[in-house]
Amino acid sequence: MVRVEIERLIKQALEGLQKAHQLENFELGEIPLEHPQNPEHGDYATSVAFALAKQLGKNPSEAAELIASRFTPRASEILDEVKAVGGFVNFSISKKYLFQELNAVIQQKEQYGKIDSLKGKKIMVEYAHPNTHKEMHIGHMRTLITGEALARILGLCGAKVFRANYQGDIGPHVAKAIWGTQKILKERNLTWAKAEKLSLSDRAHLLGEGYVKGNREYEANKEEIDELNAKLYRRDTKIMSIYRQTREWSLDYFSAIYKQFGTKFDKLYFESQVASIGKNIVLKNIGRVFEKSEGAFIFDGEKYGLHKRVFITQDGNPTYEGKEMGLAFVQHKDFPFDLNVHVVANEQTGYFKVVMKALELIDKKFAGKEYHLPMGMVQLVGLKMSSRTGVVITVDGLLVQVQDALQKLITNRKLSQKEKKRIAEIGAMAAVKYSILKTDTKSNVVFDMKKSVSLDGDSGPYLLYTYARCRSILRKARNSKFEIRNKSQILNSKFSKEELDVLRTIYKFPEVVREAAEKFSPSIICSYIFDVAQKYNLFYHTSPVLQAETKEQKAFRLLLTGAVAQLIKNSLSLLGIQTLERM
RNA sequence: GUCCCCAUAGCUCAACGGAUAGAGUGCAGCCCUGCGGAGGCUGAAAUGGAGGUUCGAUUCCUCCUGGGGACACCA
Repeated sequence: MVRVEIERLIKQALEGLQKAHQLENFELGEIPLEHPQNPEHGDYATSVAFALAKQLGKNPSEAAELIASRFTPRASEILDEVKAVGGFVNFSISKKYLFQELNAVIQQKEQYGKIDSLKGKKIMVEYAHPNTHKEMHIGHMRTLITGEALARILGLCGAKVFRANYQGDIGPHVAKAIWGTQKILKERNLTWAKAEKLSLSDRAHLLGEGYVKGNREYEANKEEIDELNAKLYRRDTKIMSIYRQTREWSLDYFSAIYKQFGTKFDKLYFESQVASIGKNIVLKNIGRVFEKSEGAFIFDGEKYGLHKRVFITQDGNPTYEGKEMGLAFVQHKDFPFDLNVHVVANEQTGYFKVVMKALELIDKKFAGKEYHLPMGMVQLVGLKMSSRTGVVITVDGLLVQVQDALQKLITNRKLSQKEKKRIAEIGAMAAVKYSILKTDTKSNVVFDMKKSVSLDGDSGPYLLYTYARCRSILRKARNSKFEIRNKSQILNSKFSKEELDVLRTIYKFPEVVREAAEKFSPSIICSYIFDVAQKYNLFYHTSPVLQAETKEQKAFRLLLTGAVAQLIKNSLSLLGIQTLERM
C-alpha cells in the first residue's frame, strides 16, 4: 500500500534528522499524511513540520525544508519529487510506481488482509432485524444494505465475519398483528386456510395491515390483545398453529427479500428463542446487577450516568432488554466474537448503552466487545418511517417503482426483454443501495422518491453506465492486441493531464478500503468510486482510446480503461451492487 | 426537566486540526455530426451566532439559537 510506504519513508527521514541534530526532546506522534486538495501539491503531503518546528528551533517553512532535504527520491522507486512548500512537505509518486499499482489493481494483487486491527478478528455483524408479523420498511432496508456492505468490506480486510440477524417474533406486536389480521379476515369473509393460498407478498402485507389495525385499536381492546400476548408467551396450543403459520409467512417473505438484496445470513436469531434464557440470566443476577422495582425487574443505569430500564415486566415477561441478555450469550457461544457490531437505528443509542453496561456487569467477557453502529433514519418528505403510524412504503413496493422507472428509460434499446428485465432489476438495486450507502451511516438519508429514480449525477446507475462504457470499449478492442510490449516507452511518454488524473486516483483504492473498514463507513468507498468514474469520463471525452495516435498510447489507454472497469466492479461488489456488461 | 446526536451553496451530501472549504442537483451560459449523450465545460452560490484553545478551527472546548432522538414495564 502506497500510504504505508510513504509513512515508512517519512519516519526514516525524521529519525535521521533526529540523529543528525542530536535532538533530545524529539517526539514522533502519529504522522499526519493527507492527499492535498490541489493536485499540484503532489499525491501526499504531511504537516509534521508545523508540529516539529519548535523542537527544531526553526519556523515551519525552514523545518519543512530540512525534512524534505532528508529524502533522496532516487533511493526509492516510489517517489519522484519531495518538495517543501509553505511548511508542508509534498510528495509526488513516480509514474513507474503508479503504473505498478495500476497493474496490481487489475490483477487484484493487493493484500487487504494486512490490516492488523482486523486480520483474523472475529466480527459478528448483526443487521436487518425486521420483526415478524410486521412490514419490512425502509429503515430495515437501510440496515440490511449497510450491514451487508460492512460485512463484505470487513471480510476483504481479513476479518472473519459472521452475519447475524435478530428478529422479533414474540411480544405485543405479534399479538396485535394476529388479532388485527383475524378481524380483517372476518371482514373479508376469509379464513386462515384461505389466506394461506394468497401469494407470498400478499400474505406478508395482510399481516402488516393486521398489525396496523391491531395497534390502532389496541386501547379499545387492550384486555383481549394482552390475553393473546400472554397465550403466545406460554405457548398456548390454541394459538400456536396460527402463530407458526403467520410467522412463516413473514420469514419466507423476508428471506425472499434477503435473497433479492444479495445477503445470506449465517444465522437467524429470534426473540422467542432467547426470551426465557434472557429472563433466567436476569433473575440469576438480581441483587448483583438488577433490582426489583414496582413489581418489575430493572437495571438502574443511573448509577453509571445512564437511565433505568425494565428488563422483566410485572407480568413476568422479559422485555427487549431482558431478551438481549440471552441473545448475547447465545451469539457468543455460536461465534466467540472479538466484536459484535449491531447495525441499528440511532434512536436506540440510549437503549444499547444501558444494555451493554448491564451485560458487561454480568460477564466481563462482553466488555468492549459489543458495539452499536448508530444508523440515521431514512426520511420520506420529513416523515419518520414507522410501521406504527401506517405510513409505510414497503421495501418491495419501493423496488418495483424504481424498476419501472428504469424500465422506461431503456424501452428504446435494442435488447431482449429478458435482458431489459435484468437491467431494470440490477439497476434498481444499484440505485437504491448506492443512494443509501453514499450518506454517512450516522446521518439521516432523505429518500426522495423522485430523486431516487433520477439517474443523473452521483448515482448507482451513473457508475453502472461508466462501467458498461468501459466494457464496451474493451470488447471492441479485444481483437487488437494491447499488452504492453514496451513498458519503458510508455513510461517515458508524456501523459495528458486527464490520463494522469486517472492514474493518480487508482492507487488509492487499497487505502480507501482500509479506511472504510476501520471506520465502518461504506460511504468512503462510494465517494471514491464516484471520483474514479468522474475522472475516467473526463479522460474519455478528451482522449480517444481505440483511435489513439500511437500503439503505445492505445495500449496504455486500454489499460487505464480496463483498470477503471475492474475498480468499479470491485468497489460496487463491496457495496453489494452487481454490474452490467451493457445497459 | 436530564442526557445524546445534528447544524456547510436554494436542495442533498464531502472535507485525519492544515494550503484557494469540494461534489451532485437546481439555476445562468455553452459543447458534443466522436470508442455508449444516462455525458462534458464555464459561471453565480455556503461553514447558524458569540467566545476560547492553537502557528493554524468547518473540525476541539464553553455558552446561545434552531432541528432530531432517548429517558419504566413497546420493539
